[in-house]
Amino acid sequence: MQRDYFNDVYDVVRQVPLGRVTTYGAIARYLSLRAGARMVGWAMNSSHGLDVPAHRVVNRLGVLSGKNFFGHPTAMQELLEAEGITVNDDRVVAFDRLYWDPSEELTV
DNA sequence: CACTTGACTTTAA
DNA sequence: GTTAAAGCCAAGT
Repeated sequence: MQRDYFNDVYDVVRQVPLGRVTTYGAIARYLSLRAGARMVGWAMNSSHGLDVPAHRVVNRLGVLSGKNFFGHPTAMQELLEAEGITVNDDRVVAFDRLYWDPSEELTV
């Protein structure tokens, strides 16, 4: 079995509570990915068609870095707003409040 | 087969 | 405080 950490990433993202968001670095750190956060984003690129709420994953600044990859630039924002998350200027409002850390909620 | 790019993050100047 | 460079690994060209 190859390092299917893509699958691990998907699993973690799926466990993100509705109305919450997480960061690539948090996932990467939770999975101990030495690759860093980039591979998480790359994994998301392959998550198209899966039940992976990639719209809940943003960069550490709370910016919708991947909105451009959702087919439509506003799709990601629409999805977040549909979950009760306020998005302004492509950034998650109160990101610190909505930030969800897997290592905190999933327990170490 | 080698180089470039990439949905990132952190440290340094 | 803002801007620049380095670091990580994989996939595409």
